Amino acid sequence: MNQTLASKPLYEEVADLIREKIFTHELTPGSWIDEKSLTTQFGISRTPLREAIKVLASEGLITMKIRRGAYVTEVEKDEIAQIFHVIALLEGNACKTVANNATEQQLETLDGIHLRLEKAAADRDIDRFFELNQEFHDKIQEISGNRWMHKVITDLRQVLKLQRRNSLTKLGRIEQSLQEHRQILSAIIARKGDVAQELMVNHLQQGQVAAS
Amino acid sequence: MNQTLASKPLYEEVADLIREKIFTHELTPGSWIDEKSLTTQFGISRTPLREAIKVLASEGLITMKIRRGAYVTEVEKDEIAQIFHVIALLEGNACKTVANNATEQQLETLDGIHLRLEKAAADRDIDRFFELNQEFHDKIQEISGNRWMHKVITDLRQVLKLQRRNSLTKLGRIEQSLQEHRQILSAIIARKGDVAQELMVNHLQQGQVAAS
DNA sequence: ATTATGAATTATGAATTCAAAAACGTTTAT
DNA sequence: ATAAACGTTTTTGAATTCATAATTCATAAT
Repeated sequence: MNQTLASKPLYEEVADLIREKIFTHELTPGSWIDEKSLTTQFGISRTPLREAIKVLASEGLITMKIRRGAYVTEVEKDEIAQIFHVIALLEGNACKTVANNATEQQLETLDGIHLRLEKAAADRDIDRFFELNQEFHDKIQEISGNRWMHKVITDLRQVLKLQRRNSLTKLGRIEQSLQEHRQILSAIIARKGDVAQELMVNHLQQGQVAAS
Repeated sequence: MNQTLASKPLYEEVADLIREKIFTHELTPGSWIDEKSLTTQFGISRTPLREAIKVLASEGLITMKIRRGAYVTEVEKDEIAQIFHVIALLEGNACKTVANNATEQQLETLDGIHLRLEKAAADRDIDRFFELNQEFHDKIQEISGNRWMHKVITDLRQVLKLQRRNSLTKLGRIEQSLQEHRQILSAIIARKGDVAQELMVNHLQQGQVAAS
C-alpha cells in the first residue's frame, strides 16, 4: 500500500477499508473474512490486517472464532432493539442538554443544518438527506458537549449499520422523519428540554425500522 | 508463553495482563508502554503484544501516537464527569427496568447480593465490599437484560479505573454507599421504577469522587 | 454408495526479520 | 558554555517466516 503521506497508521486505514466493505455488504454478516484475499486486495501484509481485524472485533463489528478466523458479526433481532434503546436514552438526554444550555449561535447552526435537510428532502436527494440527517444528530451531540457519549453513540450506530437498511427509502418515512426533526428543533429553540428529550426518544423509536 | 490449553487467544490474555498493570498503576496514566520490556516480561513476541495494544487503544485505555508508540491514556477531569453522566443515565434506566419487570426470584437474588454486601461492610472487608458492590450493579444490568447497555457500561467503567481511586476507602463513604444501596433496593422491591432510577442516578453522582 | 482413514493443502497464530524513523550521545564549531 | 552536526542506537511499523491446527481431497474399507 502506497503510504505516501503518513496521516494515519496503516492498521487504521485498513480498519476503515474493512468497515466500508462491511457497511456496503460486500462482506455480509456471518461471512468469513479471508485474510489472504484482503492482503492481496489491499497490497499489504497480514500483520497490519490482523491488527485492524482485532480493532474491529473489539468494536463488535467482527467476531473472532479461535483457530478458525474472523467473521462479520451477525446481530440478533432483539439486540437491535437493545442498541436502539441505549441510543435513544443517550440522544434524548443530549437533546435536553442542548435545549437547556445551547447558545443562540449554536441553535442557529442547528437550524442551518435543518434548513439544508429540508432542502435535500424537497429535492428528493436521498443521499444528501441521510448525510444531513446524520449531521443534525451529530451536531446535537457535539453541542451537548459530552465526547464520551458521542463516542458510545457512534460505536453503537456502527453496529446498527451491519443490518441491511430496510425501509429507509420508504417515501413516507422521510417525510415523517422530517416532521419529527421539525418538532425536535422547535422544542429545543423554545428551550423545552423535557419535551425535546421525549420527542427525540420517540423519533429514534420510530426509526427503529427505518434507522434514521 | 506456555499456551498449554487453548482457552483464549494469546493477544487477549496479554490484553488482560496489560489491563491489570494499568489498573494497579504499575503502568501509570501518561507513561510510555515499553514493548520490548513487556515482551520479555510475558515471554512472548511483539506480534501478539501489539495486537493487544491495539485492542486496548480502541477501548480507550491506551493512546497511540504515530511513530512514537503507545501511552497509557490520561483522562481529563471533565471527561471523568462526562463518563459518570453516561453511566448514571444508563444504570438509572436499568434500575427502572428492573423495578418494573424483574421476577420475584430475580429480586431475591439481588437481595442476596445486598445481604452479603452488608456483611462485608460490617466485617470491614473492603476488598469483598467492592467486589460485591460491583456484583450488585452488574446483576441489575443483567436482570434489565440489555447486553449492549451492559457492554457500554463495562467499557466506560474500565476507563474510570484509570483514575487513581481517591477517597474510595473513606470510612464515611462506605456507610453512605451502603445506605444508598438499601434505598435503591427498597425502591426496586416496591416496584417504584422512577424512584429507583432517581436514587441510582444520585448514587452514581455521589460516587463521582468515590467511584462506587 | 457411503463412510473411515490418512496424506496433502491451506489458514491461523505467533516469532522473527527488516527498513525506516526517532531518540540519544558525542564531537565540533561558534 | 551553548548549540549545531553527525553517527550510533533504539524503537516503531510492517513484511516475512515458521509451527501447528484445521480443512480438503483422495483412497480404501464396509
